[in-house]
Amino acid sequence: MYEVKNVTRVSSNPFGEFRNQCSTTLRTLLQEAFPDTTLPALSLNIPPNPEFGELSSSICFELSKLLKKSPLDLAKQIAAKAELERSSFNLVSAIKAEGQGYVNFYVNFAELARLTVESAKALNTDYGYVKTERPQRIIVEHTSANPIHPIHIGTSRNTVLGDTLARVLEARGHTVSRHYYIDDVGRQSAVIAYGYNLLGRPKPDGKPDHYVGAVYAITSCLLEIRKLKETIEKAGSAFEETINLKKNLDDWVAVAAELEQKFPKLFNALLEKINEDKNPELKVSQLLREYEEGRNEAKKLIREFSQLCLEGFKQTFARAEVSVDSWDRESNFVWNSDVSRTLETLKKTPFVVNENGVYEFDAEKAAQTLDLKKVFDLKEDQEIPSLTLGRADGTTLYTTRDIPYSIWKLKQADTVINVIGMEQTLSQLQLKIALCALGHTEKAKNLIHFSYNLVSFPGQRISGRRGRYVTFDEVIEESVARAYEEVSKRSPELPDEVKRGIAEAVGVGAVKYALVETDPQKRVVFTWDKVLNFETNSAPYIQYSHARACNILKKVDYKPPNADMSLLKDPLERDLVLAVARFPEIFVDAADNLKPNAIAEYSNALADKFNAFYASLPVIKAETPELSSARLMIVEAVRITLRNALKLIGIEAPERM
RNA sequence: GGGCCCGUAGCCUAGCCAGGAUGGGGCGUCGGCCUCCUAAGCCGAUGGUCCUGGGUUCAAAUCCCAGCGGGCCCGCCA
Repeated sequence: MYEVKNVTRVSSNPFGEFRNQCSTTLRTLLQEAFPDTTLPALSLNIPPNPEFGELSSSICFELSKLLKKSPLDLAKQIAAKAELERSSFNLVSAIKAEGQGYVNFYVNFAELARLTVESAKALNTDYGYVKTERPQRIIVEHTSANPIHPIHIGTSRNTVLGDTLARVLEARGHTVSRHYYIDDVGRQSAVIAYGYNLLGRPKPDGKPDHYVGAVYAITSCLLEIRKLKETIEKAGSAFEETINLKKNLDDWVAVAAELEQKFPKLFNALLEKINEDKNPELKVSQLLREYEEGRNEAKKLIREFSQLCLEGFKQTFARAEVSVDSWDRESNFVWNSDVSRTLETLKKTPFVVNENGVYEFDAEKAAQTLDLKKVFDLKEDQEIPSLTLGRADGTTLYTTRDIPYSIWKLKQADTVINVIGMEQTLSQLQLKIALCALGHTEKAKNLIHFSYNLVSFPGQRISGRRGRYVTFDEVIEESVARAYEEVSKRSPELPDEVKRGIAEAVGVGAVKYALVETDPQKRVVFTWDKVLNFETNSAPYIQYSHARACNILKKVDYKPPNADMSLLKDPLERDLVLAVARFPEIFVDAADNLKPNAIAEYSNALADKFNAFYASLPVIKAETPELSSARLMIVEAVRITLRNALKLIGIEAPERM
């Protein structure tokens, strides 16, 4: 990574160089001072205040127990020897014992600044993207929304998280393949195929996935009402459970009213057709069975509409600049008998029992027998619910189909990351245990469920079945429209085409940023305010900072000067350069620990520091030409870093706004 | 009933995995800053029982235990 006693001109990780120099120095000093002591692990932290230097060690607090001396005395003992060691490291300017016993390392700022700006300049589009020493083949499966309604704002969190993860891992040097699992086999597909067929398989008006979503919600709602009415009739009025059923029915009737208002023509057409049908439920199960069997009629029908929906998804992805390398059809795994073979093999294990004609996978027994609770970090006394493997009519179930699909993915990759909502935590666990039961324990360890929390609305829950959702498309549309207004206000002189281009980048960026900025484990409550935030802590804010940097460089027709970085004295300059220098460390942490939000957090913090710098220190009209040159170097490094950071979230950095 | 996740100012949020010095931001509110590189900006003020109670530790927002509150899951749905 770096060479001791040599001055590196370019580093993929400038702050990391400093960190290495500090820890090497510290280790040497400790070994010299306490040759007989086994040293605890060293870690260097960023102190709370620049007064205490740029890195700090609290090792003396631990040593004080072993050596029976006060931490401060130990720290002083170390610092006293420091002067000798330090001279061989160009980035360390001072080592001091401070506070109650901290050893603080002060950076040679001019050297670090020079290394940082030159590295950013030299590595340019690659600055910050520190390559891993152990590159892997990684599959990131994300979105995988059922092709039955448009991608709504809830699912879009999955899309943005998955896409960011893929970008980050790729930048880290892994070979990443983005997969989309098309769940076209389930009951939901049969429901909509049924409705679509009743309508005479029309060409959709408008965006195809939006049309499919309407047909699905209406069909599903009408079937639900029909089923509930029949159940209530059969149960008679005497039973208490009819109270719940009636409540449920009322709920669906309300949904029907909503849907009728939104799609009057479609609603009434479907209502009429479904009423003519003696037994819609039977038709739906028939369709489902025939599709799994691979009958031509059913195949043609279901593939036709699901393809329609996917075309809509592809349009959305194109606009959001999300790419997919492999579209995997679930039905293929049924038709090529992978699913049935897997099921047969699983049945031969001692963990599958037949209960009332259906096969159950006893995940608890498997986990105990194979000693898997430690492997998957579960409590020993935690009982894992069993998994039903198939329907009584012989058709398959989702998690069962996911087993051969997972094996297929794991064959092609060292690590498979499934971006799936946290509500599927249990089934993802059952899936992994099933893989182990099939003898794929090592593979199963490479399967990561990257879970994230739901997006909710202040009032009601998002529901595809009820047609209650705000689509990703309309959120982007609204955001872009708002950005266009804003650009027109600020830069009216620009040609309309340019304005539209900027608005697109800003509008789409704002939405993506809002979805990725929060810790995936936390719930996001959707509000237009949050998504359309164009101020501090938003993509537009970061983009704006980038545009300002570009503007300065453009004004002076920037050519990289050979600047004297020792002229930089202002704390604002220090903070800014240090932030740029730390980007590679932030990136590595985000990549290796799968923390997409860390990139968003960092981008905003860097923009903050740049804006503070921008507001109080003139660059072009700095006090001297030499200082101006040095500041220009910083501006260029910031421009590169902001652009590279945004790129990881899939957000464009326009040169003007 | 059991399991998983979350709980940090009026609201949103970082830090928690790998414990360290006065807990960072943002929104809001109040007050300032455009003859000077884009005010989508900057500066200042305001606001905190880090859910509660124990424990471990020289040191706890961070680790452990027990509660409380909210969400999700435990389906022949996905």
